[in-house]
Parts: sequence; C-alpha cells; structure tokens
Amino acid sequence: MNEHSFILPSARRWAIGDRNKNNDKYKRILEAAAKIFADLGFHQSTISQIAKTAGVADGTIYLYFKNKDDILVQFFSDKTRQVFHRFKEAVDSGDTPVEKLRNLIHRHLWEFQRDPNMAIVYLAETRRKNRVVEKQIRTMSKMYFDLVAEIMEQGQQDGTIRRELYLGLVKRFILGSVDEAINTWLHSEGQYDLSSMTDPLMDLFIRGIGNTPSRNTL
Amino acid sequence: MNEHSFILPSARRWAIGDRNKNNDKYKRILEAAAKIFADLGFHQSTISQIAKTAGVADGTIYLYFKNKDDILVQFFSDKTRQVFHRFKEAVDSGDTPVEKLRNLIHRHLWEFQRDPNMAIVYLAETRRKNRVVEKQIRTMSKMYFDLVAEIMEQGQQDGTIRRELYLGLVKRFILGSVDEAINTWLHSEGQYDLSSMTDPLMDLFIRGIGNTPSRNTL
Amino acid sequence: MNEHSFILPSARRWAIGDRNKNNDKYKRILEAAAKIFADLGFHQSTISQIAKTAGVADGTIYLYFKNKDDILVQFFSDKTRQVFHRFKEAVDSGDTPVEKLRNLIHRHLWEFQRDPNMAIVYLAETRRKNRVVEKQIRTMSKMYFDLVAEIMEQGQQDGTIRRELYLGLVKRFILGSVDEAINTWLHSEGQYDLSSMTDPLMDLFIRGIGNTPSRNTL
Amino acid sequence: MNEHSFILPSARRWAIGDRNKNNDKYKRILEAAAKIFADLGFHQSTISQIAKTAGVADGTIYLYFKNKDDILVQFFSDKTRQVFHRFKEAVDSGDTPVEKLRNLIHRHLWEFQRDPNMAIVYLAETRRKNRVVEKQIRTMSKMYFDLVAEIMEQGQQDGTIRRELYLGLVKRFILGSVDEAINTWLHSEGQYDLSSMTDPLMDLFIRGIGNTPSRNTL
DNA sequence: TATGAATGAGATTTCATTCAT
DNA sequence: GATGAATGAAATCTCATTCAT
Repeated sequence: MNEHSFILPSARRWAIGDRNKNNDKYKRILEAAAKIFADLGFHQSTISQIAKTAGVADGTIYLYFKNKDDILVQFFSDKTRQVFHRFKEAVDSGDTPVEKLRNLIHRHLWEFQRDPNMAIVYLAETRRKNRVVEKQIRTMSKMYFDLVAEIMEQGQQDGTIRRELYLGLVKRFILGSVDEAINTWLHSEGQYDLSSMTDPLMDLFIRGIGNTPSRNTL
Repeated sequence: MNEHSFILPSARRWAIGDRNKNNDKYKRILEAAAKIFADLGFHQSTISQIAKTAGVADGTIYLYFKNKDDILVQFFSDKTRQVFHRFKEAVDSGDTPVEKLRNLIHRHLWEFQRDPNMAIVYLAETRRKNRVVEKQIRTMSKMYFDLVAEIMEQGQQDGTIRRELYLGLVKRFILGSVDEAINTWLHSEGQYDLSSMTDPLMDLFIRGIGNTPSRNTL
Repeated sequence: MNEHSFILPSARRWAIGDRNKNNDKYKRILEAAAKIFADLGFHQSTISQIAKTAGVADGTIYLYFKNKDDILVQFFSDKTRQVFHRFKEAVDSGDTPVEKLRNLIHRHLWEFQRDPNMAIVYLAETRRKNRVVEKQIRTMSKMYFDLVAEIMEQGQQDGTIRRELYLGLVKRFILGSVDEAINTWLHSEGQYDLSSMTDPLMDLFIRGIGNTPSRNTL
Repeated sequence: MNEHSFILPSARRWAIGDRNKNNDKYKRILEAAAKIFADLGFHQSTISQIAKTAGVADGTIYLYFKNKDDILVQFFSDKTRQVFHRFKEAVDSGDTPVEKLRNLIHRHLWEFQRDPNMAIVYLAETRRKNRVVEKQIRTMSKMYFDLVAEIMEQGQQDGTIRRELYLGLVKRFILGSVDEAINTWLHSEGQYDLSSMTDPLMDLFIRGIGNTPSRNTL
C-alpha cells in the first residue's frame, strides 16, 4: 500500500506499531515540511528549513526519507489515507444520496480549512505537470471518483439524481468547484468560514443556476 | 498598459511596426519559455533551456526581460490580454444569457486546448502561494468575474437565471469546473476533444445534477 | 565586538577554544583571501581562487562568510584588532614622546613588512571610493589618530613637540609618509629592509627638511 | 611618447591637429570615464555607463580605445602630461627653493581639488598591485621625484635645506603627506578648502614637529 | 541513530567585446 | 565612422546530499 515501507525498511520498520520517540521524529519532519512547503512552495523550500522547523539535523531527514521528493510523496500518502478515511465516514453518515453528498462537501471544506498547509500543498501539486506525486494524486482522484460515483448511482436509483449524467464529468464538476472555493478562501487569507460554503455549493450542484418553476429542495 | 514597454525601451522600442528578424526574438523567447515552463514548471526551468529553445544566447534573454520572473509576468500579461479579448468577443456573439455563457465556456475550452502550454502554466500558477504573477492573476480573475457577472445579471433580468445566487460563488463554481476539466484533459495527454465538454458542462451548470419533473433545455 | 560571531554562530561557535582540524578552516580561508586579494585586488579575486588556495570547496566559504564582501570585512576587523594591539604596546614601551613615536613607526613598518599581503590590501582599500570596509577603515583611522594625539600631547607638555600644531594634519603627515614608504617598498618587490626606514623618517618628522643652526637629535 | 598613437593609429591619427567633431568624442569619452571611474572604481564601472554618460554608443568606445584598460591608460597619460606641465610651471615661478616647494604643494592641492574625479582615480590606482597603469604611474613618480630633487639640490646649495637628506625618502615624505591630505579631503566630501592646507603642510615639511629654540620661518 | 560540516554541481545574471548594418 | 543587439564566458551564491564522527 505504501511503497516507502519497502524503500526505507530500516527507518520505517519500526514506524508502525512502535511508539518510541523516534516515530515522533518522522511525524515532526512531515509536519514541518507541510508548513514550509505551504509557505514557500516545494521547490523554494530547503531541507535546512524543514530540519530546523522540525528540530532535527539536516542529515536526520535522510534517515526517514529517501530524498526531498520523498517527503512530498509520503506527505501525500499520509494525508490521502487520513482524509479519505474521514471522507468515507462522512458519506456513510448520510442517509439519502443528497445528504451523503452534502456531508462529503462539508467534510471536504472542513478538513481543508482545518489544515490549510495541506490545502495549499494539495492545490499546488494537483496542478503541476511531471509531478513527483503523480501516483498519489491519481490514487486520490480515483478514491474521490469512487465516492462520488457511489453516491450518484444510489441517487439515480432512488430518482433524486438525473440518470443521463456522465459521472467522470460530474466528479470534475464537483471537485473543481470545491477546490476553487478552497483556493479562493486561501488567497483571501482565511477571512471567512470556508465550511459555510457547503449549502450554497450544494444548491448549485443540485439545482444548477437555471431557473425552473418547481424544484427539489436540499 | 504594459509596464515593460518602459522598462526595456531600447529593446522594445521597435517591437511594434518593425518586421526585421530581430523583432520576433521577443516572441520566440516568450514561446520557448511557455514550452519549458509547461514541461518543467517555472522553478525547474532554466534560462539556458529557454535560451536554447528560443535559439538565442543566454544573455540575450536579459535584453528583453528584466529577469526570470519577468518572463512569466510578461507571458501572463500577453496571454491575458489576448485571451480575454477573445472571451469578450465570444460573450458578445451570444444573444441570450445562456448562449453567452455557452459561448464563453466553449471559447475558454477551445483556447486552452489550442495552446496547451498556456493552459499548463496558467493552471499551475493560479494555485501557487507567493506567486510571482499575483497581480496578473488577480486581474484575470477580476475580468472573468466581470464577464460572468454581466451574463448572470442579464439572465436574472430575463428570468432564465435564478435570482438568489451569490455571484462570487457562481464564478468559482463555473471557473473551477472548467479549469478542472482542462486539468483532467491535460493529464490525459489530450486524448479527447476538450471543447466537446462544453455542452455537458453547460447542462450541469444550468440544471445541476438534481432530478426534477420539468426542466429547461439549453 | 566582532559582529560576525552572531551572524554565523553555528560555524563560529567552536572557533575559540577548539583545536580540531575544522577550527583552522576559517583562518585558512582568511589567509588565502589575503593572498588572493593582495595579488589581484578585491574585485579581480574570485571565490573559486580563494577556495582553491584555502584547500576547501567553493561552498564552504559561505559557511564561514556571509558573502564575498564579508571576507574583506572580517579580514580588516581581525587585522585591525591584532595590529593595533601591537601598536599600542609599542607606544607604551617608549619612555619619552619621541621614543614612543619612534617605536610606533618602527612597529608600523615592521608589521607591514612581516605581512605584505595585509599591507597591500590595506593600502589599496584605504584609498578606494565606496569601500566595503568603510566602517573598519574609519575605526582604524580613529585608533591611529588617538595614538598619535596622545604622543603629541605628551610631547607638547614636556616641550619636545611644538605646541602650535594641528593634530589632524600631523596624523596625515605621519601616516601618509609611512604608508607611502610602505607602498614604495611593496612596488620595489621588497628588495630592501623596510623597517630600516624608521630613523630616516623620524628625522624628517622631527626636524623637517629645513636647515637651522642648532637642532635636536633623536 | 604616447604608446597609443601606435596602437590605434586610425582613431588617433587625426586626434592631434584635427578639430573636427570626432576629436571631441574622444575627449567626451575620457571625461565620462573619469566620472564613472571616480564614482564606482574602475572594475565596478561598465562600458555601457561610460558610453551613456559620454553620449555615444557602446561600440563607439572601441573606435577610440583598444579596450577598457586602455581608457584608464590614456586617461592617466593625458592627466600626467597636463598636470605635470602645470607643476613645472609652479616650481619655475618660485624664486627660492622653499618658495618653489610651496608653489608645488599649492599647485598640487589646487589641481586635485579642481578635478576631484582625477584625484579619486589617481589615489586609487596609485595603490593597486598589478596595476594596468603601472608604466604611467612610474613615469609620474619619476617626474615628481625630479621636481623635488631639483628643488632640494638648489636648497642644499643655498643652505636652506639640510644636506644629509636621502632624496628618495624626501619625495615619499612629501608626496605621501600631500596624497593623504587629499585622500582625507575626498573622504570628507570636500567640506573644506583643500589648498588652504598648503602652509600648514609646508610648515611641517620644513620644520618638522620637533621643538627647537630658533627656527626658520617660511 | 543522529549530527551538521563539507561538498560541488548548477542556477542566475552581468558585461566586455564583436560585428552586421 | 557609428551603432547597439547579440554573444557567451565567467562570477557569485545556493542547496540537496553525503559521511566521518
């Protein structure tokens, strides 16, 4: 599941199931990296800055990570695992498809608002060519697609979602809007509550912008 | 309008209205830069690569651009001017608000499909922190907002667009979806026709994903 | 006292009281720089030449010095401290004002003869406009002035030195002559003993070139 | 006499005895160079800056000067010729040796005060190792020595100057003091009248700093 | 394991000089 | 003769990575 278990066996061997202080170092580096990457972007960040922020020596980072790229890769792997577990939970906690979608969007905005460093790194890397985290992003994209597809299919069965939709596009339609909302929020320096965008966004997703006499309500 | 006309007067003075072979050096560098930036990202690109691609010496670049950042800035300024002129045209060529929006989306997808380097650079820079082209991107964002707002207001007056929408969010909703569609297309290596996404997207924009008995058609 | 202790704490922390082989790297770079600066002048010298002469990698220099300018600044700070301590000693070891002055001149010539690289760098920088070591040179100038002024005042009190002298000019008169003597010696490729100029110079300082029936002897 | 007559025959051929507008360009470049060299130092100055200041194209400079070094060389040759002619005049206009020396010092200070750019360039180059103008400076030094020697010998014959002096040292004694006075004046930003230093300096030269019952007066 | 000094490849930028016009 | 765009060598400085301790 995580390719790095194999690449750095000596460093990662104890990383699972071991609660000693070294394990903590791995996490500290990852958090420090997130902060620095978010502040400066991946290429502008230096190992020294990350090491200093994490409170370790430069060389120590190479005990836990193969190289600079690998920090980003592991960061994405970790976040993907964490976040998608919570996304899944959110979806599962809804009863109807519309409620499931609403919960997903809300959790999505909420998690990114809670962890702006992750949000910044995610948004930036997601739109880079030749990305180091290509594989991770494809995995994420697929997981998101599966979540949305599951909701849509349920909705199509119970008649609340239109049947003639191309699901691949629906995913982009939703993910793109949400990401853009997050991006705008980040560039506004977080001056409003991002998760409050849930209902307005849901309204647009479900009803669109067009005007018709009688409509569903959320 | 273009601040760089003043920064490099001796080099740019003849840039308009002169058809000698020097005239195109500026353009060649800009095109080369777009290609390299698109392939590697701004920070991974080197002046040497750009120079070689443009067929000039490294030093020559500094006759036309203040520094590496300035290449990106001028690239954005140029593209913004060009593209938005065409976006405006597209909007103006529509009769109804829905038609205007459809023309805008179509032109948007079309232009980015036609110039994938621009698309890649735009998508990447748009989501970076501490971006060199902050000003250019804010300008672009504002222009896009104005275009969309104009259409929406017209639609609200003639009753085809819902009145209770928050326009700031609608812009993100549309721009985010379109950009994500472009992004997906780019990462698919351009294996399908991007502009054919226009109508499916418009359908989602106007009607949303929700199911209702009677609906508008495009 | 030395601002650079603060600028590069990690590199300089162990600089005092530690005798491992790293300790001398700072000194080796400084000596190498003195040699190269002396041979070529500050602006013609390159970091690579200094690094090669010091036997370190180019990048290593930046562990010990902020930038190229900083090498010169630290060089001057170090030399000023060392040399003026010895100048002070020389002055203190004389009993009469004339003896003090003689000891100062002798020590001055002696130290510069002993360290010709320092002499060359000092003479060159002392007469440059926009000098990087402006502050250091003003400090040195002030210290020299204080030494001379102290001697002169004593001499004026005991009647061996004329009372109507403008001390600011006397300092230039002495320092200028001595520096010019050093300069001439340097450009003669050191083919004679510089410190042997002490008594002839003292004779000129005390008695001048004019002829009078009865005079002091040194 | 001027080696550059041979190096650049085509450019210099008409430079003597020709009063066309091109001759003027040569002078303008030399003056521009003096200003830029004085402001920034030789190595910090660029051909472009000189060209712009002189109001000519960069390439034009190479029609009049072999290369950047050659500008400095010709500058020194010109100034040496001009200034020493005036120094000689000053010496000749004095009746007694002491008067001659006084006139020389006064003219020296006066000319350098009148042309601070020359002063700055002269002082800087005079104390550089491997100097491009080595030959010019040796010529100047020799001329100055000859002037001083002539005065001294006359003074020794008429009894106003001590006989036991080492003339080589006397020259450095005088030149060094005068140059240091000029240097101090330059670094004070010209806030006082440099040529007023003549008599105080002469007093030090003739009588020294030592105290004796009966003395010459100037 | 942990450290952090050292390395040196590589990036940006400058500028003396050339040469086609 | 005069121009100034073009060149490309060379300089400074950064930083991912290594390795002796």
